[in-house]
Amino acid sequence: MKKISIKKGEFLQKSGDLNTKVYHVQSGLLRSYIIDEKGKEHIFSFAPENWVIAGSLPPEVPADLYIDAIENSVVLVVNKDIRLEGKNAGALIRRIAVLQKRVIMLMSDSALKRYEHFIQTYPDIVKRVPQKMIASYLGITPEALSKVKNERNRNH
Amino acid sequence: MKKISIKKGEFLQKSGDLNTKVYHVQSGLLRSYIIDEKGKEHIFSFAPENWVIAGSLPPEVPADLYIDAIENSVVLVVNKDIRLEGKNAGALIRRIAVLQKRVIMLMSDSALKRYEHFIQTYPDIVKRVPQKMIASYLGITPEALSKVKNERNRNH
DNA sequence: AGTGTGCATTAATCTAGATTAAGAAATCAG
DNA sequence: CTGATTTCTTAATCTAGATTAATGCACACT
Repeated sequence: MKKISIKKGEFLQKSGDLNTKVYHVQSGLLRSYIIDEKGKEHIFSFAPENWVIAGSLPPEVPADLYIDAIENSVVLVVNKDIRLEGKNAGALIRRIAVLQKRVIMLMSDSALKRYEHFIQTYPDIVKRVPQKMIASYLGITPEALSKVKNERNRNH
Repeated sequence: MKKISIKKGEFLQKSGDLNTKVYHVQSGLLRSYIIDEKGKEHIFSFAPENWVIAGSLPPEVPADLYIDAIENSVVLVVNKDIRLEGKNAGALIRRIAVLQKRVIMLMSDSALKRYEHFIQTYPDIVKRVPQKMIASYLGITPEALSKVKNERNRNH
């Protein structure tokens, strides 16, 4: 398994790439995101230490995500087939649970509730990432996030 | 593996249930959904023939979804652990891909685009399900869906 | 046949969050 | 250290979609 060092701002994968890999983050912080037709970024996931981040599973399909480094990072390139084995299936199921909750939140919760959920689920990421990326992950603009935070402080 | 017949409107599972199962639909049509604190339904997934539908994976966690029948249906109760084996891992990965696309669509696409995507991805479901359920799946109100369809017809 | 009850549509109004713009604060490059 | 480029915030305006409400339909039922 190859170990890769990647500097802040560098890409691990771009949308359209074939033969994508799965990466296990050893240190640092990565993100995956799409760029829509208006050129706007939408962050799909953050991956700090000990998380896994992947382009498109299955790997024979072109990636629809960009992956780049928010901090200087070291990642392990995981052999793709490991995903399918024993304890890794557990990780897949956890991933599905997280995605399911995210879909439900996007359908039914306000920006404020999504933000509350985010900061209490990923408190460390909140501190390490610029606001505009949090907004992007929540599916709102940075301006809207500013408003939300204000409102939140008012009702301390 | 038990086979169960379930009539239109009956429940297979309710939010809060423990020890949830995975169901393989043999005939008919099911849906899974949440009810938010305002009492509003949000459909998480439809499951026609040959699809699988599940409450919370993992099964030891209380279900957060309701599952009921939109048509009279017959389902197979799947032994939970089958999920983790061989070819079923492929199904998990496909499920993740679908969820990923859904998250991205909810974050970046308009109601119109989500509707277009839905009717061309699930053309048979469109015909079998009331409009309000399609709206609920798309994350909009039935009124908004009516508008969208109108607009769509105008630009035939 | 009549009479509910739920579904779909239209229209009027309202609102969360988008967009645009501009200034202040932070970060970066040389 | 310093100017330049990003980031964050505030404020004004705009808009997609929510809410509310009314109407017409298609069914079930007794």
